[in-house]
Amino acid sequence: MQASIDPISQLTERFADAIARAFPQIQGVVDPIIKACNQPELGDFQCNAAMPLAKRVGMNPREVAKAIIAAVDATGVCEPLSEASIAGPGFINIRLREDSLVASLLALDRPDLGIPKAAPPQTIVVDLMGVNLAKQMHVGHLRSPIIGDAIARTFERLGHKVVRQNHVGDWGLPIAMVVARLMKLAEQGKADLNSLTLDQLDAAYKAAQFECQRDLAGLEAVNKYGLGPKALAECEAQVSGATEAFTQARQTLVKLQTKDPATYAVWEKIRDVTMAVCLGACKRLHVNVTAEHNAGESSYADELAPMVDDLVARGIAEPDQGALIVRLEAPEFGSIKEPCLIRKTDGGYLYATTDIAAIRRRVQKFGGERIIYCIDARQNLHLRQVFGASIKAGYAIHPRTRTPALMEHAAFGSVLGANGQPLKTRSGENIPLESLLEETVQRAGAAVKSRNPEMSDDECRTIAEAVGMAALKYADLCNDRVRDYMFSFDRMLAFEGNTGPYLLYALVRIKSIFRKAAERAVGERWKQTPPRASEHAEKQLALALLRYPGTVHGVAQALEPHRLCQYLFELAGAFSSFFDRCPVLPSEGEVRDGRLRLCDITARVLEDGLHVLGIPTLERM
RNA sequence: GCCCUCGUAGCUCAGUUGGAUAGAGCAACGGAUUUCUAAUCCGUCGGUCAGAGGUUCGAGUCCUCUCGGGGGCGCCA
Repeated sequence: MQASIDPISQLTERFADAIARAFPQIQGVVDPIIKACNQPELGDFQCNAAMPLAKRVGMNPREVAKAIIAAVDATGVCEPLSEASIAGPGFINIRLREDSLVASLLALDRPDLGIPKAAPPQTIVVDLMGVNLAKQMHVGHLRSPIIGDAIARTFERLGHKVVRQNHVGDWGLPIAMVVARLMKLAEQGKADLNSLTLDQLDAAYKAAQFECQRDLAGLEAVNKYGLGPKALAECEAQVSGATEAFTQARQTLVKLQTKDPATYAVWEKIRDVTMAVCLGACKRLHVNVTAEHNAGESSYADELAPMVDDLVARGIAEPDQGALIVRLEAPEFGSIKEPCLIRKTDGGYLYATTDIAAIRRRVQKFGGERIIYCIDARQNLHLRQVFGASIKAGYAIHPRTRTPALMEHAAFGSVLGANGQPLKTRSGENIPLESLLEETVQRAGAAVKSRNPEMSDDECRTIAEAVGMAALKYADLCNDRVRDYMFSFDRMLAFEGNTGPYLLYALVRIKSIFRKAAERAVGERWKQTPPRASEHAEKQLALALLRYPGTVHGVAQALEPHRLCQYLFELAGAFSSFFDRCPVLPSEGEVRDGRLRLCDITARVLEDGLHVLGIPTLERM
């Protein structure tokens, strides 16, 4: 029944049968290689199987194509094939029958839009955010949740069980340094722990980093080059001060680990302030990440020591120069030369240790069959090490399937400014997320207002918010995620072109048709009328609609949301051409109703697709 | 030094896993609106797919090398 929706699978079935009949000597099923025709004048689809087949059977490819055509049962699917259908070295051009196209559209026109629930559903864990406590959010935090949430939504749409994970950097010495500093400031009356803002925390974080930074290199230089007693004294004072702050931070870390009430309370405040900002940003971005997805490093802290003991006991980890490492040279662990370091000489654990514990939890406890890391491309080596170590440790072996979970790094590049350098303010600072979102919405508001001068401020604000977020997210999602992408307000909010607003606009125009239809009392007979696919623009729109299920599956397989963006842009383009060429409401009878039906399916696919991407939609703009 | 990644039109990017004459958007130019939102549509212009070999009926796509950009490489996270 699924085959009846998608012309490609329908044709694949018919042509595979034909090949089997025409060439019984060939073992197994031959893929007929059915593709959409890149030139609509030639046909709707093409079969490219004749060329590779010719080699296997030792025949001229055009003769092979002839034999396929003779054997294919085209009944009810495509127009009759003849020698004229064969082109070039052996391409077979296929033109769909109109009634078959309409039948496919009717099959697509269900609540699930041709995407039934996966059976059986998989459990898929998506790591889609990793903010750090006491650090202001900036542009660099944008891509992971936007892309990760789109991937997570894709799997949910396909009926899989998705577990989102926000791997918060909320533990370790850096955090202890902030806690120590804040406690000291509070003691001196220079900070009120009950009214902390993230800006204050960010400042404290930077100050603490600076304070604990021992200038040992400077001291060495002073001694080596004999720069004099004054320089020596300054350097020694700096180092001794830093050492004191450092020591204090270490003591604070110990207190944190033992959950000393006063220390832990300060840590909780820092966590609450940071998370409130983080989750607020997610909400505004229409990213489905809430407190329940929080899986901070602190939540693994107690698991690390026993886990490492286990690894040592089983010989997975081995000592090396005082530290503890896991070797990964074997092909089954990734053929990685650099070993994975899991315990420092001083006994401390590293982020790889926590990440291995995370995989163990995600596979063993959550039952994850597929673990997806939507993280910066720079973390590639680290993740490959962690994946390899988890496999070696057995932690990645799924308890039910007894095979390793599929662990993937959905890497993404940096956000660049117009100069091709990572996006920064003029003074070289990271751009705060808040101001980025504000400017986007403000610019969107100006665009909305200029088009609709009489619109109320209230409605304008609501629309600007949605248009802004759509523009921002679409701009990020529409490019191949692994590449760096160039950020530009002007381009993402452009009045024309491949943008979020363009897609929203296409949808709004369809909504408007139905509003007008209601005003003109058109009635609902169109719901029982088959969609039209006669005129060129109608047919192209119909063909575009039928590609939807395959596109969503492709996104899930490759973890590439930009395929859905590309598709939706083409769908919106097909609709815009249709809108231009085929008047809906001014038409009458079956034509009007068939076009209304086509509009309805288009609106639902557009809306569904945008929802899968996590982009908000509008009724008017 | 080793590893990862990218290189396609003036600019920003696609290219459905090897198929026909490589496509969009922007920019430039020319058209289209008494009709459902012109944030639109139609057309023109624009290419040594970084370069060189190789694999084969066929390469932007696969393999090798070179050049160039970005990133990473055990005691930070």
